[in-house]
Amino acid sequence: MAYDYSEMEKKWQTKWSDNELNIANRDDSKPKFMLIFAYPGVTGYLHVGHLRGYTYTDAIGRYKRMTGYNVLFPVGTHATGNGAISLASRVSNKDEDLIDYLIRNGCPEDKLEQLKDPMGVVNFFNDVYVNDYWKKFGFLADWRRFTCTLFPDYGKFIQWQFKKLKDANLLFQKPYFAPACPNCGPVAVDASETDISKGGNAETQEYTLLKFKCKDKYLVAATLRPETVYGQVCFWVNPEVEYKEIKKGEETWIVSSQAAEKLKLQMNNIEIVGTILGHDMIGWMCEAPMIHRDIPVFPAAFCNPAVGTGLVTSVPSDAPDDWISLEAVKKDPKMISEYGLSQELIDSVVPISIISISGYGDFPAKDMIDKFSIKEPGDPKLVDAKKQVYKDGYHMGKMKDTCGKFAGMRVEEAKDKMKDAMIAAGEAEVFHDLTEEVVCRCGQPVHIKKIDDQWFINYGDQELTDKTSEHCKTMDINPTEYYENIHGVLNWFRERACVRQGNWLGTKFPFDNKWIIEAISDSTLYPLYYTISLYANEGQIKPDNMTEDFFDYVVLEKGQLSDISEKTGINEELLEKIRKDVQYWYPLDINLGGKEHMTVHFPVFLMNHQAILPEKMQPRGILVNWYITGKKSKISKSKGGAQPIPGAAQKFGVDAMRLYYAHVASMFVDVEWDEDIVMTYRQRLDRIIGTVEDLITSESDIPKSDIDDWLMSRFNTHITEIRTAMEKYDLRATATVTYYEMLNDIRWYNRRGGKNKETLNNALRIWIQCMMPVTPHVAEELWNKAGFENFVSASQLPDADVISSSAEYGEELIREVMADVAQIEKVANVNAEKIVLYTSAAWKVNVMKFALEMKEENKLDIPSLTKRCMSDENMRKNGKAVSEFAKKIATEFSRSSIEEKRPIVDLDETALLRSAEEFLSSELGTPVKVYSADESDLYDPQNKAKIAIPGRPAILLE
RNA sequence: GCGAGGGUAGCCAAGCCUGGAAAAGGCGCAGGACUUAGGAUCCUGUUCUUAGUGAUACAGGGGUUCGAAUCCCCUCCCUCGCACCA
Repeated sequence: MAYDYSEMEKKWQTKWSDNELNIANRDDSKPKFMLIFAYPGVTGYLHVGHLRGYTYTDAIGRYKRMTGYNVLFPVGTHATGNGAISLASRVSNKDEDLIDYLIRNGCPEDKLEQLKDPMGVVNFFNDVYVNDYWKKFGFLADWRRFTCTLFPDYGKFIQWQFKKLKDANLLFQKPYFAPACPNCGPVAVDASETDISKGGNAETQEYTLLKFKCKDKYLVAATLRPETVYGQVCFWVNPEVEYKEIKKGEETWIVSSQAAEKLKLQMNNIEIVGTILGHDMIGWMCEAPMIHRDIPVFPAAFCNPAVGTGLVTSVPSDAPDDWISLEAVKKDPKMISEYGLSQELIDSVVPISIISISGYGDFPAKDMIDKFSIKEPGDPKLVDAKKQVYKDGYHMGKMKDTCGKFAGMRVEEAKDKMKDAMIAAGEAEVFHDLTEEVVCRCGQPVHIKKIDDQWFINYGDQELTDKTSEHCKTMDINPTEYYENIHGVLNWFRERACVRQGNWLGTKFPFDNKWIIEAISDSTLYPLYYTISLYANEGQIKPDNMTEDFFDYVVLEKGQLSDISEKTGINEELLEKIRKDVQYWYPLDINLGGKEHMTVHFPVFLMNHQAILPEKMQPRGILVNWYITGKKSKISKSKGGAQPIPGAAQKFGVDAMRLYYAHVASMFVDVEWDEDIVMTYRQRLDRIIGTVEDLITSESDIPKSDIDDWLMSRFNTHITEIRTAMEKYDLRATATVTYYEMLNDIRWYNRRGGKNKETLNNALRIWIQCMMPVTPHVAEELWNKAGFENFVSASQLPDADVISSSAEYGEELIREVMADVAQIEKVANVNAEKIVLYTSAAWKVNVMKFALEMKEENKLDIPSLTKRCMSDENMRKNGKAVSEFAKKIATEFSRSSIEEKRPIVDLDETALLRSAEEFLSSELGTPVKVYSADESDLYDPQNKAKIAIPGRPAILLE
């Protein structure tokens, strides 16, 4: 049967909302539970993968409601940055790809006009996220509290946060190197090319400037690999290029003219004083830094004056360009004829092996030249060859014995050490450059400019790190691997630039308006703001009211009420209300986020809380969820590889998707998105709905019997299982119990002829409640159909009632008997016309009883049990059989728990199986007769009765 | 390389922290039932062997233990992160 899920969803979402189930208000009579998912960046349409974590959050929130908590689940969005600006500008420019993407995801054409404005973009997607995703997925979030990082009131909160950071001495300034246009100032270099017209993929690289003394001047080379200086054998100059001589303090440097311009931006007192042709420098000898050897200057055409300084030190062992150029130079007759160099000098230049990399020989550069079959300088394949050698060298390389005191170090470590050593010795300086040409929108070239007064947050602060680390030990952080690992992450975290300039949306830095707080720094303390945003959204407080005093009072409880009221213009009553709200809801119980947050968001979230808020407001839990990945890793939001979320919801039904997320795998593994799998969850829901509907409409009602006890016991066991699983937020285990085990139990109950109205009603009630967190719409629909009161979403899950292990065990036994019969029929290939079951002789039960008693006293072993049995006169008659059996039981019982074995002993197997004779006969399609082995006149032609043991009736097929 | 996670049946995936029964559940596959307005449903089976038994598995190797998928060591393979990007 096909159900109209989307109608069901709409119906209940409306009713929940009409009845304000999602609203969370302070209620001092109830314990609170506050949870969020890390809000998403407003960067376009989301995909089905994102809903995984969001769904967990809602499901956990719903479970918490059902177990007595007053739950606050607020949502918001993060729009700081230039994403919206860029999207708007692309819409304005009628970027076809983008417009196509928008339309395909359901953007109405008449909205495109709105999207030409950045804030229009933000508002548009805020609306999409809330209304098309979260509400449609049935989330019970308190929408009144929705906030976005670009809302003015949010900005006031962030400014307050930064004031507190400053008070805590965690803000400081130091120089920083940023891309800038000479006309427009700092610009954002990113792939969307918002500020720039060319070079969006450029990255900032740190070069080390190496100074080669040459009489009274310095040749200055820029290198990315200062660790290779021990391999320097010559120096490259492009003979065709005209270089500049610049005055840098007392020194005279030679660099390309482009480099001279860039250096002016990054260093003080740079002045161009002259020019010199590359050709004229060939044959010079210069002193290489660190190794202090004189090396010759050779010509090389690959020296690009636009890259670095246009001068290059040559390390042929590890630089493919150098290797191939050196080979070329050695064969070039012009070296002697034109430059007048001696053959001896040329021959003396040989590569020095300096770095060992596993998988490479002495000269990694040579290996790559061969691998890429590069024959001459200028081969375009050199770019890749270089990349490969650099990467492998950096990550896997070790310095060889030729590298002086750096021998044996990993390259990663040696790199900084050697750079620092040369800087300290005055032989090197740092220089920043972009990896490719970047041009500003205004047409000017963009270069790296030194910013002297960049602000940082000092996450490296040891005291803060230690405090945070210590607090983490008390937190509920899942998975446990992350709980253990977070200390390392916190330690690794250093200072971080927290403001930027240029074309960015965000909150102004409170201490200097020219700065805008950057995107990570303004989203660390924000969960706290959800306790306040309500009042701003409702207009009860205005951004102007939200001063430092205001937040100090409501959050930190600083100041006198009357005084603060006067200063902020907020009446005392409201101030108190807000303060109490904040104190009631905070701390945050769960912050749930994708695994990408483990190294950035979560640490700063924790550290900001620690830096600003008192101990009682520190977060209590972090939950990390892994991803839904694309089949060929292509469900990224920008590529449009995935189906839009509303389409998927329509196709599968929201609850089927929620169940899929909850059950397909643990939270802590990546899952490949597979529509067929989602469909199987839809079918499972169909089946459950069908089953429940049948039960509801069924007219029959027969008196209770053992099977009713069994069903109630099972369901109470399941309640316990679910409560235990949810302690760890294990939705998967919860879903297995609810959607598989409980359904199976209902089926078995039916099969066993159970039809008692009251039992079924009780069971249904529990079952539907268990469904509520994961599949709320279906649960609500069934709850309603079953005639239960109010909403299941507002109901309370009962505590587990009576659990009868003997009732549960009895049914297990019946199932085992059926399985055994089937097994024998199959193996023996017989079609029985008559089945006889023999239950164990009573003395065997007694042996087990003894064993159990002895186990309880912790005295169980083979000799004692045997002795104990032999002290019983009746048993002694059976001497040999008893001792053998006792031996077996002693071993078996010592390996299992008392709880496991007790039902075997307690159960009256004969009575149970007799009562099931009719059932077994009909199920097996063969008449079944039950005897006890102790009966005197039993039918036992094959002498089977004696092999029966408790828990394992003997079986005869005829 | 450093850091983290992982390698369980045809596939996905529990179990591993807290060692104690071929190993949940799902998918797929096979047989049967019921039906063919369905991406159906129900039952049974799905390592080998076998009157319900027994044997053997948890990347590979070694160790601890009465007993290991689970704890320890080594090796191989896979995935992710390595920063200013949210």
